[in-house]
Amino acid sequence: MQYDPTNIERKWQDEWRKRHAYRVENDPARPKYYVLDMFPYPSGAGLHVGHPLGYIASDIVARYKRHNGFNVLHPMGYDSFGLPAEQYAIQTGQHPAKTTEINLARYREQLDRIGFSFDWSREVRTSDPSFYRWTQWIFLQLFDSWYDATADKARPISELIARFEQQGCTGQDANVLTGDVERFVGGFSAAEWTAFDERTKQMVLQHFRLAYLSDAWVNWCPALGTVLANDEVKDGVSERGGHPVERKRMKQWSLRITAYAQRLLDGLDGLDWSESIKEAQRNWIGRSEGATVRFPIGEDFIEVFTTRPDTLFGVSFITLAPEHVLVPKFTTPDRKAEVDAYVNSAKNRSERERQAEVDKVSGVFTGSYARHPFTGAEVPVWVGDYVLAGYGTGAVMAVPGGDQRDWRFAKHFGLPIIAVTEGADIDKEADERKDATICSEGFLKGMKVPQAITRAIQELEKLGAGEGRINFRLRDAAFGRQRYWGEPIPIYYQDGIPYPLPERELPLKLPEVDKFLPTEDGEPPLARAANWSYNGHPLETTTMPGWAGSSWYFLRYMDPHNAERFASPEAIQYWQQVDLYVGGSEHATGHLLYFRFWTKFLFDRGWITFDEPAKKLVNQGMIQGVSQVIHCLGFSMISTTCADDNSPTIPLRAAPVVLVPKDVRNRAVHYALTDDDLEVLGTLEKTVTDAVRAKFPGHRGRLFSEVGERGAIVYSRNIDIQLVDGSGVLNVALLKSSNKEFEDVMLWENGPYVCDPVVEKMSKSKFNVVNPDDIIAKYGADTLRLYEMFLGPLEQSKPWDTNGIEGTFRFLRKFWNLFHGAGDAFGVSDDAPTKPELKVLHATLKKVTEDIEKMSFNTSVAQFMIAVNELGSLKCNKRAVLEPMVIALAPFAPHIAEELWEKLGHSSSITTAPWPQWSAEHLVEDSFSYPISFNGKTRLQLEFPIALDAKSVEEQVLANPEVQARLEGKAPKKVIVVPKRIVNIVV
RNA sequence: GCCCGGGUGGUGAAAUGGUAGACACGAGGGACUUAAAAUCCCUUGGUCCGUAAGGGCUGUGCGGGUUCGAGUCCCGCCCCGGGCACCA
Repeated sequence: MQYDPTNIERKWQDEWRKRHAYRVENDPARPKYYVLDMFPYPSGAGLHVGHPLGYIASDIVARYKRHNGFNVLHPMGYDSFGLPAEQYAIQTGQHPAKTTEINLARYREQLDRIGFSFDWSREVRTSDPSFYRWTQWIFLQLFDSWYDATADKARPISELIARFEQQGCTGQDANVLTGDVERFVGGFSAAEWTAFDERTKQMVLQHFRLAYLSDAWVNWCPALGTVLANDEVKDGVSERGGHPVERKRMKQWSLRITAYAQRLLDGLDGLDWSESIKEAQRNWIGRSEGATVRFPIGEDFIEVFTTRPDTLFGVSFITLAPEHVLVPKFTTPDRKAEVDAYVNSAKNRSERERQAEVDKVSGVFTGSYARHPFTGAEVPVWVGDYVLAGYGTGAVMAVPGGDQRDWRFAKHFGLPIIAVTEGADIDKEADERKDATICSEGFLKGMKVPQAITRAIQELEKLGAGEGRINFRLRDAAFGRQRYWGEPIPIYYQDGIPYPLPERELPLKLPEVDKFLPTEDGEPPLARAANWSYNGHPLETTTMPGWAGSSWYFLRYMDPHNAERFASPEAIQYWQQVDLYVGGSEHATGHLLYFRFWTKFLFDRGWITFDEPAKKLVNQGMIQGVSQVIHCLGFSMISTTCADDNSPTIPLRAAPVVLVPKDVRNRAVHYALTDDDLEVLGTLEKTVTDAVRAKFPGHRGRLFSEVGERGAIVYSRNIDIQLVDGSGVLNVALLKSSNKEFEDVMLWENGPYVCDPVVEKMSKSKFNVVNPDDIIAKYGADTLRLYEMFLGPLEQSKPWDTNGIEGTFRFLRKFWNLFHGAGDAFGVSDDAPTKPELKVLHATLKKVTEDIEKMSFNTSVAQFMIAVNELGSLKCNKRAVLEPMVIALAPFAPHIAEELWEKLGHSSSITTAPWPQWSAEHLVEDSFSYPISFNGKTRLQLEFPIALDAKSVEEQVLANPEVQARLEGKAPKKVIVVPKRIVNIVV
């Protein structure tokens, strides 16, 4: 009987569905294991072969853990709110819920065909009101919380109010209570607090809430019409779509993730995550230790942050960010015009312009002078855009002798440069060494940098001019999106003050709107909804960002249908953290950070019992596509200069395109066409002209080509990989019929045209997508699963190459054939297995068991291949060998395993079979062939009984005539015996 | 610039400091077949010697070091991938 994956897989997928084979219940009697995949955003393009890579890996672990007696939670769902569905809705007018529904059905169909063991009864969708009701609820908890830096945890806002009522709030408190300290400098007494009106109270509280509304500098993306979080902006353009992003000051919902900066940093140490992800998060959080220093200026002062207080005696000026609130105040009247002009031009520049002009120095003097806290010297105050408003205090003390950026600014404007360290050549550049000795005059002179830092901070604190401080690069996360397709923020406004919607009003469902666009006066789409209000009070019109739902979804899987809570305490208590989380590393500073943040927050407020979401994280690599590129020579124009004025003007595209090999393309681009090239071109030109005339009979013009020194139009284009065979040869006829641009395409030279392969991200727009459905139709899901795992280490990115898949398919067929006799009938023998057969079996069990634990799946697949080849040559069809082999293969190739398991006479599913244990006794060999090295080189191969200890091996080796012949009677200096490895004789 | 990874045949890749290249693809050769497909077998890092059986040398980005022995450990470079970045 032939191995027929199509029927076997259909049969078992139906069977699993009917039996609810992977449904899981909370079962406190059994140990749990939680394997989670990052749920997909269901895009319109469907799955390509790269998507299931991580899901296959996690499915193998889930199935393996089940065989080992664990109660495994292995769910799947959809991150179904997001920008693409909304963009599509804007273009087509279709409701995003509808397109999402269609995409989702397609995803499900594709996923089902791969044979995953997901418990679909626990499916979640972030866009489902029964889910986002709890996302909104968590938002309300954030709104209802403040961060107590003393207790180092979030607490209910009512406790803060109680505290204000009792003791008010002092300037000291401003540092204790993690709030928006910069904007909340003043304190108040208990009596003052009580006397505040409702509005003032609420305004004060905004400075402490973990979800708060404030005027903030945000990343505004005009093309997308929304605000973006920092991790959604890369190189000054939006991560999605690549649209320019500007800085804009807006009233904006934010989450106070900065309160958790230190804990997010510390928590990394205990996690079994890859070093690169942890490092990315550490960079993103960006902790730096230093000090704040206050420079008095009149009655006021300028506060700066520095990591190098040891260089204080080298300060020669102060620079404020253009957006700094004190700039207008410190600008002297005579400088006002110039400063205003500078500040305005700085504001109007986009982020990208600003980043592009990093090496341009610009700035302006305010006219004011501050006083140095140690020396009392006058320090000029400048404005410069190399200082960022959002970091530290938005002001720096400039030490040109110790900081290259200050140095360049000083050089440019001719400001004094003071040497701060010994051995520095300050005429050339600043000395940024952190092991130098301080040489500037003052009490720090002669000290090493670290020592001087400590001393300087002590001195600052003594004078009350500053204090030690830790700063983080991490910013609060912009949480509102001026978009339709997201969770509505459950807030209403009374007298312009935000109030939480009562819990009983949740979910606050997305309203129907006529269009998914902003209103005419620039309000978000929700403002279009009729009656978007609560008890007559207007509701918030922005929605939550894409990462809201994914920040807590792992908890919902534990108890997905609970209508009373996001998950019951029992379910949370049982399932706890995710044991294994699998997903892409591109979420390092986005999702994975918010995921940890929300978990810590829910822990603080007592809703869950752990403060990290996932113990172990594995990042699968990206499977890249191999694009096929053709190189085209386009003719620049058709001359219409001919006698007949009525001749048609033929557009550029009417001239046929000529496909050229890559080297000709390069020659043409670099203007080095040979005489031969030009000759070919001349002939082509004539042919092309004829072709154009044939097409436009009335036309008598001539093709006008410009090539070589005069500039050819040469370009490359990705073409659909379907048009190319396995060795890269283009099917020209198919190309002609598939694309109008190439309907008249001609070749530079006769013979097959070989495309130029380029490895890049797999994407629909690059025509390099490989659909898993096609692979499954040809080879079956089991082959796909095995092949994806065999391709290489899970964490590595690699290009997809369908050519290699034959090998894994052959393996499965050979495996199948072991169970089927010569007449193709199923038949296994009940005879006792032989020693070599048992050795193959146990070696495989050992390797596969160890490899799954290490998530090294490519090597376990290789082991299976070795085993099946060896068992094949041993003609082994023994039940005692094949049955454990089937179980071991089941996590990788569940369909064929299930089928063979049934044929072996089992009535229950293979998932219930206990994992076969290997035992060392079967791996012991009778003898071992030792390589004998002399001085680590020349080798002899000798056979010795394996049971011998090192000493006896040594004796036998030396007694061996061949060895003695090599030694020529001399005694060896040393003999090294590594049992089962090698014998090395040092002569 | 700073911080993480990584560099092994034609390709994807294996290798607790112990016979480098397992396994697979591709390629070459052979068997079966009228033929093709499918299947099976052999060879396959480079190089040299030998009619052959077989053997020698060399080889894991480059240069050093530790060691009886280094792809693996240490030092110094080069290159590739990723993260952060006028972050004070």
